[in-house]
Amino acid sequence: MSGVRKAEVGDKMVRRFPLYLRVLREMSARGLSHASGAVVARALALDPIVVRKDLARTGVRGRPRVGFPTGEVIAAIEGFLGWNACSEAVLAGVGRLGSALLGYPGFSQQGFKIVAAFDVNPKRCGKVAGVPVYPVAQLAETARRLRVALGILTVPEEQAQAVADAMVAGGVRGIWNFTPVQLAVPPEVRVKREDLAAGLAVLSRRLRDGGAAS
Amino acid sequence: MSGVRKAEVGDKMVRRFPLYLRVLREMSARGLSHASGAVVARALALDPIVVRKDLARTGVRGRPRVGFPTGEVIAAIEGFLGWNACSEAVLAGVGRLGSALLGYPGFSQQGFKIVAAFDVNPKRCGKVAGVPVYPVAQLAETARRLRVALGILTVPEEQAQAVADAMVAGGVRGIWNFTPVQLAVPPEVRVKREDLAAGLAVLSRRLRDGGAAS
DNA sequence: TAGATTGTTAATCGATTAACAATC
DNA sequence: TAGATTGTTAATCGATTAACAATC
Repeated sequence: MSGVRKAEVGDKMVRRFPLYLRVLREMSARGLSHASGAVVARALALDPIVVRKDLARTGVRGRPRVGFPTGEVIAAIEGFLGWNACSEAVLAGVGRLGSALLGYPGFSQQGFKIVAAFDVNPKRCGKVAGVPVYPVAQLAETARRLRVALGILTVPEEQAQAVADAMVAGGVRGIWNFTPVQLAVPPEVRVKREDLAAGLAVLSRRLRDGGAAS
Repeated sequence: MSGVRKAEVGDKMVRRFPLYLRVLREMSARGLSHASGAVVARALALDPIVVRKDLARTGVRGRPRVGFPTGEVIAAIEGFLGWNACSEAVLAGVGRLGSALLGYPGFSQQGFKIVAAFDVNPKRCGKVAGVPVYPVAQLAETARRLRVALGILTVPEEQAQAVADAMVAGGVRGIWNFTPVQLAVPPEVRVKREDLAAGLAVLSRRLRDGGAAS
């Protein structure tokens, strides 16, 4: 429960946290109260030393021969990421990718609930995957009213900046950007670009000239 | 045209290549024959030093006061990634995410063409976004016949390993894995996991405790 | 020429890997 | 006890950042 010390944790490690969360939750559901770094590492095909260090950095104390208490580590990681309490999110752009994300049930395990979606096309308004879809013109006002923390941006790239502006006007504190556009936002708004082309590039290179799998 | 020297290029840099490609193609389309590192860096909100070094690592020679020849850098990066020649890909799992990827027009600029898709559900068979959809039982044979290089895995996690096995049996050399499952495949098959939870974790952390945007 | 930009070498930083004593 | 596993410190590695001469 101790809590992760902040400044010391790099993005690389943060990206591994959801992996640990997944494995530890599953082990916990199977009734295992403790997990050793080696076991978690094997489940994820990671280096055991990395896992042990990451789990230690969590602030939770492990016991030799026994491992780390699953429940405590889960709580520590969830607390660090803010995935223990649920925040509200909106999604803009109910195209194929947007619909896919709307239908993704995993967000609830990741601290977010999409409470409203928006689209320019009035034909798409109504409900998708149980989430109400409104005209994009109502985004800013609705986001503000619902005190939304996160905006998910899945619009075509031509609309990206304008819709991001609306999200900012709506008081959103972070934008998960699935477009390839470099958004201009005030410095206090966090933007994370999700770049599928980058992943494909890494795989393409490995297909071309060999190298280690992953 | 020289070509990127292989061993020296890390994944971090490879992930930036598609960004450069995007900007340089756009500049090239606007008729600009040369691009300086500084200009590219500004367009992508990257450090100019990083960009200059990356472009240099491309093997293409830049000229002071002028910059790098756009066409040559584009060709060098495309060649390095294998995005100059088009390879065939199959997709398995025509759910929301799978449909989204099927409808994504950008793959052609990234060296891949999805030639067939597969699903367990016969109701989904037919055509989606112009791509024929077959029963998943036909995956291995079809992939082999079409000499497919890449498999895109967007099935529910329970089916992930079985479908990956079919892809391997079909002679696929790489799998772009959108499930959270750690796949077991022969060592010569490359797997790249696309981990949306990781990106969300990074953003969540920044929402919680501030830090630099990105 | 003057000044912007590259190419290259060195310094810094952070993450990974290794080694080993401490401990249950 | 014996042996697996953690915690910690040091070594290695790679990427980023800085500095500056070379060049168009």
